[in-house]
Amino acid sequence: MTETASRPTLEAVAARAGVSRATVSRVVNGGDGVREPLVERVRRAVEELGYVPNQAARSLVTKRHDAVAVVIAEPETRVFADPFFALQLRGISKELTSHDNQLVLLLTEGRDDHARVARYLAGGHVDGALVFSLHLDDPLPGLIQGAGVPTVFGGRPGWSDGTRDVVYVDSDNRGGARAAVRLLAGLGRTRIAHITGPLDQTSAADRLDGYREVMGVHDPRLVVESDFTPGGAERAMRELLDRRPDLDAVFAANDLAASGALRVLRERGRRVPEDVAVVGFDDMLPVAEQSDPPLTTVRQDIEEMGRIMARLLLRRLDRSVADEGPGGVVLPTTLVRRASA
Amino acid sequence: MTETASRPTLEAVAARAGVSRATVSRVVNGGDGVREPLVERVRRAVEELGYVPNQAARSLVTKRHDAVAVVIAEPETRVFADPFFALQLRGISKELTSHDNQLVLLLTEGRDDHARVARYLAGGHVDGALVFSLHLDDPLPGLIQGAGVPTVFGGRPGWSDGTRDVVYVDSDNRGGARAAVRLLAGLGRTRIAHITGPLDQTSAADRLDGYREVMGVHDPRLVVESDFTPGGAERAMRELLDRRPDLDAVFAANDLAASGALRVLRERGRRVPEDVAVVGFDDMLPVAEQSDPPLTTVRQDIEEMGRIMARLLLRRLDRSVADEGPGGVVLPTTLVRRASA
DNA sequence: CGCGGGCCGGAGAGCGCTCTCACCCGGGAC
DNA sequence: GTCCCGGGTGAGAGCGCTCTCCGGCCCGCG
Repeated sequence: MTETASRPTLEAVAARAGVSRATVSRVVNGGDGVREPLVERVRRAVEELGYVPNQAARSLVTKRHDAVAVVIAEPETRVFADPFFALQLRGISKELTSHDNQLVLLLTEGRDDHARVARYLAGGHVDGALVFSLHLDDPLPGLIQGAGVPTVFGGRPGWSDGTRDVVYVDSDNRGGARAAVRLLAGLGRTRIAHITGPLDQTSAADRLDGYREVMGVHDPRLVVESDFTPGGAERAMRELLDRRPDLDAVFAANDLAASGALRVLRERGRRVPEDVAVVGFDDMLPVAEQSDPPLTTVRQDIEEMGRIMARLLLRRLDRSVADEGPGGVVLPTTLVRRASA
Repeated sequence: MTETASRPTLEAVAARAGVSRATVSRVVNGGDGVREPLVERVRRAVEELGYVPNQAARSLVTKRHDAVAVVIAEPETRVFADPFFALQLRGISKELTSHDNQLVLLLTEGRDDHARVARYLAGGHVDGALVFSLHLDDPLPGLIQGAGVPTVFGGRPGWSDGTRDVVYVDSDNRGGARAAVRLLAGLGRTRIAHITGPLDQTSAADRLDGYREVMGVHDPRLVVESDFTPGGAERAMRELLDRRPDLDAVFAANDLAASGALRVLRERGRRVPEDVAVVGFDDMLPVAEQSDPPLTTVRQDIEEMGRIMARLLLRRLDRSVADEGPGGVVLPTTLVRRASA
């Protein structure tokens, strides 16, 4: 018996179970329409031989890959400084895994990679794509749409021509910002400053919008554009204090920025929250809980966001027809009260 | 001309170029042994039709997938709190991309997933695997070895039965720790404490070993086991101060822990570095640079580590025979002087 | 008791590619 | 001029699987 070391094929299982390839295939793929005793016999043969279907052969005929690409455009190193993508990935991974799909990770580093990614997606190696592209001017989403692969975006894509037939999942950035500013206003604060994120990202722009909606007409000196980093926020905070030394609250566009603001406030001798109340955004635990004082912030469930993106995509892939069409899913945020406001 | 929407095949290209499938195949795969004019004609046909090879069909015959799995065992949420894996992934991704390999990400969540991962790898869907498993008792590495897939480990696997035929890439944790402690000793500090990481991880254990090698015989009260988190380090630091109020230096097993220690030292009125000098490990920039005072620390190039892992694996996959056998690659660390020591 | 229908299982044709092998043709040696 | 050699090219056989038919068997009904 010259068993080769190579993996057993359907044929081998069929021979061992004394049935045809077709029957084994049926059993392996759910076993519908095969009588119980045969199912049992095939199952045992599969077990004994340690048979694992050859995905390549299967894909060749089904044109399905049970694989989804996750594209993370990473123009700046920053995106990796916070665990944002890690959490999304986790959510995505869980959802894909539970539906027996593989996750193919595509990290892009500047324009050169765009063509590569587009070609890969157009090449039909995966059934769909989950795309993170945070910047207004990013050509990647367009390229990907062109590739004709079912796609779900993470975060609202910032296209000037409106959200064309696009499916996306986003946090309720605007609503969260409104809640944050309302809290501060409710505490009697009237000179509420805002340290924004990079405004070419829709999340930052939406948070600013939320701030403005609650503030109504306000001193433009209360708003400084920053970049989601502690360092940037420190500079922004200093500028705010110079412009309006009487400010009594700060809404920072994310927790990292809030931590930078906190540092400057401490350095300038302002007490938090007595003199200046501070609210962040994200509820990034290591930052928000460990900061001094612990941060009041707007929580968004990032892992859940990833999970929902994956679920949405899988659903689109499943039903061959009758898509419920484009549209966005906006996930609610919740305000978490701690000591800073 | 009823062009279907489906993607063009080799056959179609061959027809258009007026050659056989075999010739097109040759051209697509490098074009050796095909005369120039024909190469040109085929190239043009490929271009015009937008032909992209079907990877499934190719894999079916070559038994190669040009895909590598990255397995990240994630028993704790902690691993995602720091950008460690993100950086490794980036390095890996760059290296794989430049060799036209895909990255299949497998995140595991507890024991249940182990079998799934093992089955996937054994299923021959990928050519090799890059595995991160940090814990001493983790059965995953064993399972993966059993799957018979070429594998490179990230970090020295902690097996009691010695490092059997295993290829791994690791930082010089022990050497880095030695350098850190020597620096402190060189500053005249004699009561140098150590806040360890979780000692079931080889990196933490190796750092402790390095500390011990330089310290020689020392007060065991100077060492407290912790968990790589700021919170854990705060508790550890308090305990150290209670045990040995006269300590004059702290070597923390990573930067996150150092930042926790710093906070407690400040709270207890110790000046850094005057009263207590502090050294961290990792040189995780947002933490190390932003901390107050900026952290003196041991740098390890995590992205490079990922790149080297990938390179090692690809090299093993390439040469069919004549592996240079098992063994570890240990990457050097460098001491970065800032203000805290 | 005979016939029709339904269900189960098998045969076989590909999916798109690679790779071996055989063939063809031109050029050099005899 | 014939033979041989070798580089280029084409023909064709699969790789391992799915899926459509099709045939056979059994059951129910007339």
